[in-house]
Amino acid sequence: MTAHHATPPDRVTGRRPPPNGVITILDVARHAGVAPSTVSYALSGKRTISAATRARVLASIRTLNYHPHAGARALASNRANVIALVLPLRAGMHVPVLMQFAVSVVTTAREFDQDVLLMTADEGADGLRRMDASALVDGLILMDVELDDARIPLLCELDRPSVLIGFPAQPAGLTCVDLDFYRAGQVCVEHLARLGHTDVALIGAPGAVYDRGTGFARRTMAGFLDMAAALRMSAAAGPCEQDPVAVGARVDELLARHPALTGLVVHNEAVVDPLLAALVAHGRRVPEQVSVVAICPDGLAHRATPALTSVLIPAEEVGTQAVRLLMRKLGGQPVPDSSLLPPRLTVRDSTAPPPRV
Amino acid sequence: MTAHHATPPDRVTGRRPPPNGVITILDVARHAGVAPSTVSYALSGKRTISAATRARVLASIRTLNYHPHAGARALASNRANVIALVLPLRAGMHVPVLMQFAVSVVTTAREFDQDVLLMTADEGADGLRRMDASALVDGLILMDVELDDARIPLLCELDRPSVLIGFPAQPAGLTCVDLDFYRAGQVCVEHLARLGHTDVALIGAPGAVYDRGTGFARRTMAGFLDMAAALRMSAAAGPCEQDPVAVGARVDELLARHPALTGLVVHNEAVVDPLLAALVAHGRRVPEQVSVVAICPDGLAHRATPALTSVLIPAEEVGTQAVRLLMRKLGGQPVPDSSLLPPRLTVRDSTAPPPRV
DNA sequence: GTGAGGCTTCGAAGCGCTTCGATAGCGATT
DNA sequence: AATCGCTATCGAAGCGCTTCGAAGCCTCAC
Repeated sequence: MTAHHATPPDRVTGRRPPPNGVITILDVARHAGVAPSTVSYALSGKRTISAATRARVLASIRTLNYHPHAGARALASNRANVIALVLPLRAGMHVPVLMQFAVSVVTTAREFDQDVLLMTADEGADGLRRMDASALVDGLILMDVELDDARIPLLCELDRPSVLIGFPAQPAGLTCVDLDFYRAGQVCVEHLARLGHTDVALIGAPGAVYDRGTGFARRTMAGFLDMAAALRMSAAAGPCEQDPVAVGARVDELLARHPALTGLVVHNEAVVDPLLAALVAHGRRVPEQVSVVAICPDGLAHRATPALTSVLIPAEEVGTQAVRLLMRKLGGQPVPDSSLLPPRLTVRDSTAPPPRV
Repeated sequence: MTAHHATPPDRVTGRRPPPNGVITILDVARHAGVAPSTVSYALSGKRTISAATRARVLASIRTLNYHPHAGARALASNRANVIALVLPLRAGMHVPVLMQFAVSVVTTAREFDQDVLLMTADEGADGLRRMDASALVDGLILMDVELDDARIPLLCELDRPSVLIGFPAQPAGLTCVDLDFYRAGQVCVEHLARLGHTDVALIGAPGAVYDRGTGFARRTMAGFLDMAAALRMSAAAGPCEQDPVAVGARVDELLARHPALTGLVVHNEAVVDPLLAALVAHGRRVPEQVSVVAICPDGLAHRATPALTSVLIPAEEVGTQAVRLLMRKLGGQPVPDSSLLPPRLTVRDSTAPPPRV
């Protein structure tokens, strides 16, 4: 089916209007009256081309609506201009946040003229190896990294650079980006402490998330507990399942065991609304009797009743940063091993000083 | 940087163990003692190769861990083995459902040996044109299609086949897949009617979704209203915003205006839990006093209290189907214009006969 | 015994692009 | 006037793969 002998260019007019369907760099070169290599250099900037020529070439490109053939480019240059986004879909992850990462990655990648290939993790190691060997992608971004992630040793074998969103237990030698969840846990406690609370609890992600060693969940809890201890507060922390009934039970238990509890930190998007409902059901008003701080996207915190004081997950920034780092690596530039984004707490209507006893 | 004169193969041993890093079809050919074209045919099956030779070739491929260079393949064969998934991210869409589509598309695509390129819609028409011209992808799957989608005319200009998830107003000449939402609306009403309900209401998607003419929202409403009319039921239908307060208000209004209301259909994932909460707040028990049918993912319906009778959105099937259709089109086989998947209603604990007056 | 016809396999061309070395032009320098 | 050193451009090779035509080798029938 390949046009082995494509219709030769019309030697009379010097060009063929819509040749055979595909406009090649040769068409552009002819149209602009230069050599193909000149077009290439005008486009890539890897050699200097006079302003006049460049302009002429670009004009021809526009008139002909030329787009370089991705495969040919990849073959000749050893660069596919595509990056892989590896997205494991595990239980308990808040999908909208993952999607925010993904969108941010795609958008930023486009700014670097890269496209994004979506991989789910079920292909596993073979998938990664295939990406590597087939030269389909230049680099990888892995999301939702676990503390002891099975993909990591493999990643090191590959020739392609990669960036992780999330932190494994041993981040040495890897490039990782994420919100500083440890600090986020601390910040929430600090905020409550500053308001005068002394008895606080963390309502965490579903148990499965901790069990499989997801870094962000554990780190938040550690930050929470460490800061509470440092400030000599009474603190409880534990996972919480997603369904409203479980949330209700957890609240029951918490209030029963800690009668003096006045501050709550929630790190579980799916549980935010049910939690507020459960507090109402127990007759605890927010923030008059219980203060609530959430770690969740702004939209959720904003929409809740009352609007929640929260630390947001800077999904957009994380995605952008991941792509930037990957591009630097691809360019052979040095990058920091880890980029922990500082948490920012926004005060809204769900936190206040604890009630006077 | 290209190895213009790669180290020549060792003429003594006849091969070079890990040549320069990349294993090519030539390495495989040498290892198996055949011509490169034979390897190619053994792999593609486009010409018959004797079983013995094929086995030898496949063995060499495995030992050398050979993966064809995607770019080279695309260049030579005019097929990239990549499909684009175009994902607009509009307000009011339920992200988890979109993600289910996406995952299903990726998984199914892999079964056809295709990879998936993720595009967001903000690139718009230029993005589509670029995909087309650069030959980066062989075909497109567009999600979340509007009734009067701006991308459609453009799509027709492209050389690449495409499949839509969702139905535009004029699906003629296009290949579309979706749940039959019109029928879904009908089925919900039928179920309520069969239980004896005569006064029902639909709680729909956020207003923005209707305003921009999203097919599935409107079709559900039409099916709902048409069937209710056919069965001579009293019916109300309207959009509903996402925040709990708006949901409460909507319930207030509905109950005030329709005192005899006993059946509710919800077609808005984000609103399911708040709606149930609002009904509880109004002292209406489900299903004793009000029956509720949801159109939403099974997980959500299942987790709710009480578990909701629901029509699920067969995201996985839709994604799979979309890929299958696209592959058929790529293979030049005929495909049906539209594939409407029939809704299936699962009865759970949220519907019962209406209370006796 | 020899030509026809089937299977297999080989060799070479070409896909569209990038890149390297070479060349042409031209003012500045000896 | 011949040379140097630029800069701007050209030409050709080659990236790894697919595909087409051709060739080798059998078997079988006449």
